[in-house]
Amino acid sequence: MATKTLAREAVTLPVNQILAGDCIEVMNGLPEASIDLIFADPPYNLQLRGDLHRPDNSKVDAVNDHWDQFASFAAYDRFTRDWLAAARRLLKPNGAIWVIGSYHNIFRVGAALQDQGFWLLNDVVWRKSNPMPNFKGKRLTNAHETLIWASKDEASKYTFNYEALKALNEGIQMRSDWVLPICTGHERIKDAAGDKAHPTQKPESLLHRVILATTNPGDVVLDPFFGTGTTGAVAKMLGRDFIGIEREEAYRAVATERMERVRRYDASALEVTGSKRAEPRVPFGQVVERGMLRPGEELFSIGNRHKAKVRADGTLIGNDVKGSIHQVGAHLEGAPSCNGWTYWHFKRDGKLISIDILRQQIRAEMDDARPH
Amino acid sequence: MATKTLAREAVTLPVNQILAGDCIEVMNGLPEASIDLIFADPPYNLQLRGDLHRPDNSKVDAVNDHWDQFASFAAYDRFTRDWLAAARRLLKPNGAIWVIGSYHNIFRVGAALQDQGFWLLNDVVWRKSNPMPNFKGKRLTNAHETLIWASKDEASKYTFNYEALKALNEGIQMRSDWVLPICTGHERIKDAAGDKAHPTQKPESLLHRVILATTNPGDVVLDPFFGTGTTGAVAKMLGRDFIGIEREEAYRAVATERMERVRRYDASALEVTGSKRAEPRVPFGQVVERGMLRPGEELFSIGNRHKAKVRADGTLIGNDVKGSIHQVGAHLEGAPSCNGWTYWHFKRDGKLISIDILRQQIRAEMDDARPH
DNA sequence: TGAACACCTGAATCCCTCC
DNA sequence: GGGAGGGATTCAGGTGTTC
Repeated sequence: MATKTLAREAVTLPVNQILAGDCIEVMNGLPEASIDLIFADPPYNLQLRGDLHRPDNSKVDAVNDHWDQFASFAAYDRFTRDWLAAARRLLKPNGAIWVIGSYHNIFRVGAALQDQGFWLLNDVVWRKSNPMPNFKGKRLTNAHETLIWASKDEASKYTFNYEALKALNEGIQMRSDWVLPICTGHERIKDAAGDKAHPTQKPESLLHRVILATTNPGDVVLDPFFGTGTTGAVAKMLGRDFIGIEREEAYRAVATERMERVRRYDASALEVTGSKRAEPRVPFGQVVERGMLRPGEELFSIGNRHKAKVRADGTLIGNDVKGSIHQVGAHLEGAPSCNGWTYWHFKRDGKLISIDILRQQIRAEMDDARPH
Repeated sequence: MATKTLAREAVTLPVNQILAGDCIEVMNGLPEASIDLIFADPPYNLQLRGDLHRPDNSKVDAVNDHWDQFASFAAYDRFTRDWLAAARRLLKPNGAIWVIGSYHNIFRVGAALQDQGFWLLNDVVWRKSNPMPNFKGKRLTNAHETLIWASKDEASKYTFNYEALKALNEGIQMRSDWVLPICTGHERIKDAAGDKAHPTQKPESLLHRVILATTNPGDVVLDPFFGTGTTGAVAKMLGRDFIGIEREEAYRAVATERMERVRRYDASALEVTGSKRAEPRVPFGQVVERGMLRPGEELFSIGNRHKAKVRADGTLIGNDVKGSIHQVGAHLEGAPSCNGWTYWHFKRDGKLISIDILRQQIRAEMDDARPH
């Protein structure tokens, strides 16, 4: 069986497997702080109290409907708290969780997440392009489901591939409402009798966006309510490791077969648009050190309304203000901050050229020097 | 002052007024089971930290008002439970409530609604066509807010004008996700200094849909967080009675002046389609909902030989014939069919302008709002 | 009189590394 | 852990001015 050895504790994590059993018990048996991302599609059928992990021990024949409701909500809340606590223990400090639900359960899940110290990052609306209509005409067509994205806590440096998602969306930053069709056709897994193998199979497109957005290749994605394994299938395609937990033998069988069928995409296909923040930092002083700009040379602001003089230590002096390219720019503009690299320009043959060109040259040389 | 005498108890309800004070205390002073619909836009408990600047260094005008500050989730939950209990007491047995919120608070509100015995009917997503972007590229654009629609209890025979909403949506069943622009431009009320009078004024189009869908003319609509009075303004336009409760003197002053300005629509415009309609394509109802054309406004045929009046649900009435823009046009022309979009014109500054212009505007917005 | 352009703003839990 | 500092980061739509 595949496993992953965790550095410090010399414990192993069973990856790319489907673990059998109750998700809370199984999660409690895994090493803490070992998971990068959890995707959870928990049950929300409040009527089936007995199916929940810890059924309410009070007798169900309550005085009236209200008490019955309270009892079932309380049981559902206990179940939610328990599996969320187990999930939170497994997350790395910078880990995150997604939970999907409908109005029947998502409000309770969201409140429980907040109560346990998770930090909500976004709620995302999956807008179904082909929902089931409301046949009786008594309500609005229930055309969406809600996903909550939360980091382990407020301080977590969660993963978000902003540029990749922006690229997915034709250059516009991705919004919190996602239009995706429900899972039908060939993607919908059927059992031997030709019936759908699982009542709520999620579309791969949804998991694709989730996993692409909030994990990196090689990360471990855990799904405690694995079902037919959409999370695992997409994780594998995208070069992530997965751990599935599923109680029902029938679903495990379907998922196991599905995992074997799935092919991982080419590594080159898994590369996504990166962020500039990840680029190596170049001190402006290097530009002077290398003689790309000389001490005493004048720089001009982006609108050519201000100028400053380069000093030997890589600082600027302009208008009696000394400091970094950023500080002097910010001061001259009266702005809280300024990116000096894009703000300042030098003159060559009468034309203004951004100093960022020089940074790019230095970065290119750094790349050449790095062993491949 | 306007009042409404309630049949059985011979108590009076102060309608079409803005009541001053804490909403819980004021609600507790009103007669129980007297309200048809409550629309509530409670504080969101945003928990904002430091300042936020746009990439152009301008500062975002944050919602940091004292009324949005709560010490903890527990404090917010207490507040929520208390105002919901007071609200529930006021509702008629078949009454209903709408609450709007964001991911900061809506999960707690939804859970509290369920805990108190309200019966959730739908969660509705207001997809903003022009949301504020995420400036730092750290999350998804927060492009929606969530509304919860709930009846007083499971047995309530709540009001839902299914056919009216379907007509508003040009023959297609209304879904749980609504694309509407945020409140800007002339609709956004400014104070004497030219600043926005309220940080979170809601668009009239949103209230138009809510009130049209879930009340009948003559119903009483209560808004316990009245603000600048969008709920009251739309209720009055649509021939409903309103009760506003607002603690802040400054907001009351703005709302009072606004209520006086608002005109009730023509009675004939308020009648709502009771019959099914043919299947058109683009919702003319949105033109009305967004205020591009007002209920009661007259449209003129292409040769200016016929005219018709716009109704609140996006249908027309002309020459005793009611129906879609296409149906009424066809009838007046004695033709088997008619493209209402090119047939009808509205008058601005004495000139006739095709309503197709308005459709083009909406299409552009919808295209832009659609994530890919 | 338009077209083009500049400017402003919206319920926002909005950076990250190094010292 | 707090503070300092480099430097990365935005979309739609309305209003008003210029050409």
